[in-house]
Amino acid sequence: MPELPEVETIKRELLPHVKGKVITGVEIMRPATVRGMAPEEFKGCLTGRQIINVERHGKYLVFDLDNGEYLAMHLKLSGSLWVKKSESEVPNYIKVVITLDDGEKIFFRDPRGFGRMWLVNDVCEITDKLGPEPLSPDFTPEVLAERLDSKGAPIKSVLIDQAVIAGIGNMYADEILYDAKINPTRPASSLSLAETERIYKAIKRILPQAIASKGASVQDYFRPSGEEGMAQFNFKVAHQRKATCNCGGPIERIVVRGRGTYYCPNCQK
DNA sequence: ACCACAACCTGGCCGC
DNA sequence: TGCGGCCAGGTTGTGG
Repeated sequence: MPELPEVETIKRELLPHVKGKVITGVEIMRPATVRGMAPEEFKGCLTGRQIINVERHGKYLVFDLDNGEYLAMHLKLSGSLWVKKSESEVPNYIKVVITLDDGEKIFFRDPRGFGRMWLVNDVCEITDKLGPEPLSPDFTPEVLAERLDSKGAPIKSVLIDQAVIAGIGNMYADEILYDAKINPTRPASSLSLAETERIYKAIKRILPQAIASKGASVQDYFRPSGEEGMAQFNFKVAHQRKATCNCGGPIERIVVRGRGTYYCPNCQK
C-alpha cells in the first residue's frame, strides 16, 4: 500500500509525463472518488489547466495547476496512477481518467475504492495537517525527540501519526522499529535519547532504501509504468507471516492500537 | 486534550 | 471444491 516511498516513486516517475502538459479531458467512472464538488464541476475546473509541477506531501500527491489551484490526491490503501495511451493497456478498477494534450492518459486505479481526489485553493490545506517531512534536512534527531517526548502512546502508533511525522505508514513503521531494535509497544515518551537516535537513523536509512527500490509492491501498489516495486524484498518483518528472524526466533504479529504489527520479540525487547 | 471506534470498500484468506 | 464470513488498512468523523 502506498506510503512515503511509494508516493515519492509515483511522483518522480509521473513528473516527466505530465509536467507542462495541458489537461484536455476528465472521465469519472466512480463519482465518490471526487470529493468537494460535483463530477461535472470538477471536470470543468480541470479541463484546459496546465500541470506546472507535481509535489508529494506525506502520502498526498499534489498537482500544481497554472491557475494557482492544486489537484490533490490520496491513494489510501490500494490506489495507483498509470500513464498509458489507452485503456486497453491498463487493468480494471479504473475510477478516474485524465487525458493530456499529447494523448497520454493518467489512470487512477483503485480496487478498494478508498482513494480520493479533490481541488484545493492553497496547498496549506494539506500541509497544515502534517508533521515534518522525514527526509527533509530540517528533520533532525532533536526534532524527532521533541515530537516523541510528549506522547504516551506506543511508539508504533506515534510513528504512523501523520501529525507527528508525515508519510510513515503501517509497514514502514514496523521496518523502522525492527531496524532500531525497539519494541513497538513502548510508550514514545519512555524512549531514551540513544533509542530515539536509533529510530532517527532507521527512518533515514529505511525510507531512502525503499525509494531506491521504487517502493514496495504489496497488495495493489504499482508504478506509473505498471511495473512493480522491489522494496518488499528488503522487508525484515513487515507482512512476514510465519517467518523467522535472522536471530533464529519467530517474527510475531500483534495488534497495537488496532493496527497489525510485525516484530521480533527477541531483537525488539 | 486524549482515546476508542465506526465508516468507507473489496480482494483474499480462513474455516467449515 | 465451494461457500459464507470476516479481516486489513489510512483517514475522517463522532462520541466518550
